[in-house]
Amino acid sequence: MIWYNLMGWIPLWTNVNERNVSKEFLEGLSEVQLQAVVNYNGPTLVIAGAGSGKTRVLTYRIANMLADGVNPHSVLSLTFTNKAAAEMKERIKTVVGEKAKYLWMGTFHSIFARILRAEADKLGYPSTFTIYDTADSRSVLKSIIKEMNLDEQVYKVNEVHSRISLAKNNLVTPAVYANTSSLVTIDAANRRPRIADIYKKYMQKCYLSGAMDFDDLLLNTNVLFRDHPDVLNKYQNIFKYILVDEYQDTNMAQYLIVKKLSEQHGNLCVVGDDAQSIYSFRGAKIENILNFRNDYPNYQLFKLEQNYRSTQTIVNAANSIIAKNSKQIKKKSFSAKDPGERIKVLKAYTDQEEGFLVAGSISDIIYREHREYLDFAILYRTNAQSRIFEDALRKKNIPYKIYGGLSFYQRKEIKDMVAYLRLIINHNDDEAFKRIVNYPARGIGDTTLTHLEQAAVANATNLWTITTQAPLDKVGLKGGAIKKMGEFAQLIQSFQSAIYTESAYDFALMVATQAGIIKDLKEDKTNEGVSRFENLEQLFNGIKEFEENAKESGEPLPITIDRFLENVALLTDADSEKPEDKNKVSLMTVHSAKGLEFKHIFLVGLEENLFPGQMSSQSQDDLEEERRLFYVAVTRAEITATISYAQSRYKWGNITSCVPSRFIKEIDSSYIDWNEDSMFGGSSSSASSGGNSYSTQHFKPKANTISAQRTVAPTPQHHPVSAITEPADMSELEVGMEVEHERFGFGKIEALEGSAPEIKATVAFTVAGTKTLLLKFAKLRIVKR
DNA sequence: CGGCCCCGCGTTTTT
DNA sequence: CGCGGGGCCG
Repeated sequence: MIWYNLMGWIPLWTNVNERNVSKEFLEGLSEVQLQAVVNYNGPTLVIAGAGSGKTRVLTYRIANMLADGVNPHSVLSLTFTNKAAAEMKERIKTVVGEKAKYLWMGTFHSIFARILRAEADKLGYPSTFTIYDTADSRSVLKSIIKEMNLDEQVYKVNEVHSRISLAKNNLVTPAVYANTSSLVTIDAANRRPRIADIYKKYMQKCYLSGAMDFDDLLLNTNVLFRDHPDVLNKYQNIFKYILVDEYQDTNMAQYLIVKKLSEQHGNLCVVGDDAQSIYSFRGAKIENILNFRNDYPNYQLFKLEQNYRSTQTIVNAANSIIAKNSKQIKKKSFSAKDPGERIKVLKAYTDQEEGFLVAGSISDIIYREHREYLDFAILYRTNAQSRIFEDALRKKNIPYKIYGGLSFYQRKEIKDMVAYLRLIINHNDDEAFKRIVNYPARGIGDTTLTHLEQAAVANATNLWTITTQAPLDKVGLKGGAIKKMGEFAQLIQSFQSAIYTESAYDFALMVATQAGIIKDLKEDKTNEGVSRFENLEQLFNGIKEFEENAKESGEPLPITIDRFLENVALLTDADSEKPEDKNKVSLMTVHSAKGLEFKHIFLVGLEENLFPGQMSSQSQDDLEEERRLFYVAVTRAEITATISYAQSRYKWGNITSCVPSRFIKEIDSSYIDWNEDSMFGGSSSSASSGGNSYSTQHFKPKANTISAQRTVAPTPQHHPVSAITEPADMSELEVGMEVEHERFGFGKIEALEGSAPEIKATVAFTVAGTKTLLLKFAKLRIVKR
């Protein structure tokens, strides 16, 4: 290992390549950041703790190279999201100017899709191959499982897909799969011995459709480099410098691509944080970063340990969490900021109250600290949790936005339109074919399609070839169906001559019009239909925008539709944030929060079987990943982090009781503030650490949130703790009894259901309204039998 | 062939 | 509880 040269002083003007280039941008970097920026030759590992200025180092490292005269065409920079790539490129541009646009900068998938298109003939693919998204892949698998007459309950599409994806990410071919005992054993144990066969058929079907799925983009790049040394050599020579962001999230296929490409020049720089590896469920190998030292023994190591984002308390608390993990690279993350506030823990009685507390807490901080909505994020483990917080925020008139959920490109109307374009560019694309053959409705039904599919399988070809080349009467179609299929094929073919002569926008508009898509959407006057039409308009705006961007970079005209289509499957709508969404509270999963930061973080649903998730408490490795996820969540916070949990919540329509997450106890208690009920005025001094007394003061009903339509509200009952009658024996309770709840006040039991210990009581409270309570928590005092 | 209803299922997901 | 897919019926 090479120790970097501690010059202590770096001239701001250097004479590399006899060019005087301003390097003022290097000012303001810390010593270790600076060293990681200027030493850009040789294998380099940058361990970048949360908030340590990782992106800054990466962008300045590249900017510095370019300032030294390195050709941008020879720099390959790989990220995991389009957004990260675009942002980085933009930042480099502000430092070194226009030449930044010649950098090879993008996601693994988009960069290698580009290379695969250029080299497609060597793998027997058309350069216009379709990229199948997850939905396409699943649809193909579904038809294969049906075709093989396998039990769809046993061969669940999702699970089969993830097995195949796992195999591809590890470069395991169908033949190898069948001979790999570790894989076969697991499948046998799950009574799914035929996954290897499905896998094989799946690959064939994709190939016959001229399609690659997401995993194929990486797998086939490996195949290309393995089987065509000349091609590998070509790209090895092109890429003199290779940089990889979020290296801890690379899988085997990505790891090997990077390793091979960097063999020639050896200038590989990987940046990452093993503590933030949270995608192993998608095949990411934390070992890639842990073992970098073994792959490149003469590597330089830079550890960015200072956290510039968060308070000391947050950083120290996060460290105390991650210390429980065994697999990690040693580093000590620290903050030089103020100690800051301790991490608050909010204990809620129900999931609804959790939402209520968090929303209340947000408006409280906004008022007290003069913050804006955009300073807040609510982070949860699963998307299903978002609803509660949406409701609570809406009631308080707090604007919010939700990340995740259905992406723009996954909407039906968008997929339909894109499928037309796909089929026109690549006739063999069976998934596109099936999607639109009867959209808009033209009387082609299941029967017809089944005949065609059977013929396609029997002849080892695709639907288009059968439709246009087979005698359709021999395939089993009747006169009417034959005619309709002929018309459909002709429609698709009629666009052929215009593909490369029309601009993308004009072409797409022509297709949408002539195929009857516009008419179909316009006829639907329902709100839903109108919104679908607007979405289609938005797609067209996107196409126009794409065209304008390409024009601006001086590409030859016309900018055609195939160019737009190339990457459409790789797009997510994460990059297109609407301006009106700027100042809003952000709601998202912890996974999607990675890389982001907020002044105030609310980390919710900290309960066993939710966070950590129930599937994760099985194995040590899974638990460690959940812990890293928790670490990622806490380190998003700049100023305060608040944790919340509920003692009962609705799961799939049923109330279930919840146990606080083990992760709360794992935080060093000196960084925790258990005084969970101080926020609405904070007169209370109760609730000692870990105690199970319920907080009451913060639940003062507000006129606009609780419908207090009854008569005079009784003054809230503040019993001294000792005066509370022992919780009534559940068996004593009966419908009609009047009871008192320490928080909700007086009420009458309207119904009892369920069996011990999960008995639920529906109680009509005088003030708080009707609530369904789990008796084991409710501590009801009987007032009148 | 298309629409409607009912049943089953329901971590995380940058690509 | 809320959605999506499959199956059945018109």
